[in-house]
Amino acid sequence: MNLKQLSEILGLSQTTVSRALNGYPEVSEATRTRVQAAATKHGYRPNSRAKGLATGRSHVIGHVIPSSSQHEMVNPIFGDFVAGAARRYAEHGYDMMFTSADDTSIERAYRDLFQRGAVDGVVLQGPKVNEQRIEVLNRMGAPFIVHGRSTGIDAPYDWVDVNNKSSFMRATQFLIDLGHRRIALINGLEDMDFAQRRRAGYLQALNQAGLSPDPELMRSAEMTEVYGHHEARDMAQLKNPPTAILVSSMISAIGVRRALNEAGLQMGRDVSVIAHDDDLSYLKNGQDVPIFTATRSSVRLAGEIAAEMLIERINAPEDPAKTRLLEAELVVGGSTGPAPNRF
Amino acid sequence: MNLKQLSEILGLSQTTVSRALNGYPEVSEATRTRVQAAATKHGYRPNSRAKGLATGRSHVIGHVIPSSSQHEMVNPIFGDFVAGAARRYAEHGYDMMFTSADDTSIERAYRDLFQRGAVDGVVLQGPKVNEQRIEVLNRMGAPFIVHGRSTGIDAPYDWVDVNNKSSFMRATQFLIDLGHRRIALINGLEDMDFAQRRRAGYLQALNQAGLSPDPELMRSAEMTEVYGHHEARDMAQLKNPPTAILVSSMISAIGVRRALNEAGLQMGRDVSVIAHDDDLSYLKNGQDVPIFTATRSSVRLAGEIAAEMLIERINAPEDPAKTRLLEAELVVGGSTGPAPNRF
DNA sequence: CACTCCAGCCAAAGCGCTTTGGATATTTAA
DNA sequence: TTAAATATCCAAAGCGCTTTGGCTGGAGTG
Repeated sequence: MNLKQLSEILGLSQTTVSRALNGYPEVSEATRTRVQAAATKHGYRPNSRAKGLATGRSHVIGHVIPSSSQHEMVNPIFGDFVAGAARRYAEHGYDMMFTSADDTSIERAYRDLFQRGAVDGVVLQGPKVNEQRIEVLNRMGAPFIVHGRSTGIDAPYDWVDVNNKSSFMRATQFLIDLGHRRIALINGLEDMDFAQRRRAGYLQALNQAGLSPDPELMRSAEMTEVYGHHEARDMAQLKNPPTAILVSSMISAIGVRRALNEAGLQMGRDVSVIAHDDDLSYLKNGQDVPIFTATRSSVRLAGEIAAEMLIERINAPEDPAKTRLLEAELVVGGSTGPAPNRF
Repeated sequence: MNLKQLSEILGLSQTTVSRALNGYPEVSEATRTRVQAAATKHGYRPNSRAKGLATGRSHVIGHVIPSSSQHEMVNPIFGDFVAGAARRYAEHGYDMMFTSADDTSIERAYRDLFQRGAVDGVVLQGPKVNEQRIEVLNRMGAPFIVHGRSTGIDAPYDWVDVNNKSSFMRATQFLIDLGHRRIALINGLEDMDFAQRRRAGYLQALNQAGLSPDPELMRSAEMTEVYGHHEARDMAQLKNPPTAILVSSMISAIGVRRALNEAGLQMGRDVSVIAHDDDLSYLKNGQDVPIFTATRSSVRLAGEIAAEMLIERINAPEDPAKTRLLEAELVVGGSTGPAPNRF
């Protein structure tokens, strides 16, 4: 069923039917209701491609997922972020498109999406320090929003981010207040912007407390469970092991817990652990009592906010850049306690 | 840059340029290379909406993600499945579209996608027993593939699935061989087809060994970490607790492990655990030595296969239904051991 | 009563592509 | 040498929608 057929059934022109359906005023209420009734009766849905061609807008938002051929990891927050965003998109009548691109061709993938007219805007996830994709998109004048930020990019752009620095600073201070002096940081990949900021917060808190950072206590890699386990086990074997560990993800923190268990160490008593909790739906931080002391910030909410902001940007391309900084909540759970007395 | 502009630059008709670019024979090699050179030089990308309108195909595959308003859970396998699929889509020149729909309107969402001409095919994830969406899509004559199967739907349809029954039967037998008699099953939601099949395999193995199932040892719900923890803790407090537990997901198995640790029980010695491992990229089952004894099957691979099969279906709508049954591998790790001697 | 105005409708153009049905040289065949 | 076949290109139609620029008849105005 297309417009032409529907209009013939109704004995009206395509113009009138189109206008009736899209809420234009130059059509009488009587015919409007008649048209709407017929449309729902026959299950008429305007063809999105034709509509897009005519209006010049696709009503689609693009996401590019990187896929390096070798041992590519899918970010565990992906699902929840997307679920949050998708919901808002749906509310505003937008569809969501994914494109897979290997590391070397991500920029091209973004460019293609716009040049092909496939999307009205894109979401940029996982920004690195000095993220080139931001500059590419800025130069193209394409609407986009960054989930995160990028140190080193000065030009204005829209972003939503968690206050990584302050939350890790606060977490570190919390540990210092508990008497910890040897505090480790198991962080994400070094070139990721969020990892840099978390490290900065951590270092600043140490510094303010007059503690000097120990390179041996700072690790960084992709945040898998195995990684958390590996690093924690390694650090437990140091001659001067940490009494507290900050972990950049719940997944890795689970690996840390596993390593501590294996070493016969009790979390919260022998070693304190604070994790960053993205509040993933399948990985809630305990039921009533939080398992981990954590810096918590819902990534699903971030997805919702990103979607809203991007749609605003699409509707008002000339507005000044907007930013949104979410504060993570410090949730105190069972994984932290006073520093063990060594004497 | 559009076709018209490009053809004017080249001094050719749109027809010829289009044909040159799409590899039609009725154009000389000389002009073809000339056209291609100009196209890459000017970064020409055909507008996908216009192309879609003209050809009647969108070159887009749809996925619908359910989003109930209250405490919706995103399936943790989502990301890896999608990454696998996206890769194949990209290879074949397809884009991937997501639509969010709440539980009550999922059928309508699928119907809309096709009626709007937004997609050429869809992937149906997480089928339940007697899955109505399959019938809807079959009636529409729309190309689709199911990740999983649906007991109770007799009409033929394309699917890829893990052999859930045999893998859980085998895992149960493995535990029985180790001397376990009280074996629990912490399963997914009861109306999910995969959960039914796993239970069937489990029951059959018990039956063959002359063991009668204990309803108290069979649990089912959404497979979160907290759920695994809750059920394991609960069962550990039974007067006749299980000596082995089958868990339908690694995430929940992690919760089980946490509960056992809290109860002072050692996994693999006091209680054996076998988990189903989807081989998620951020949650590998250990580095060299598997942490859990597990039934393993890569969900990313399933995504790749699903994508291939769907594209085949789109290209050959009249072919008979194809199915693909993946066998899960039983990986023996440290979480299982002989049944503890109670005497 | 003549005139303007406006509500309500329509025909047709246009979005950017593919594809049909020629047209025109250039070869090939007879 | 001439007719037929072939290679190469083009104009124009069409995909399904929106939107511009009318047209028409009845209400409002003086």
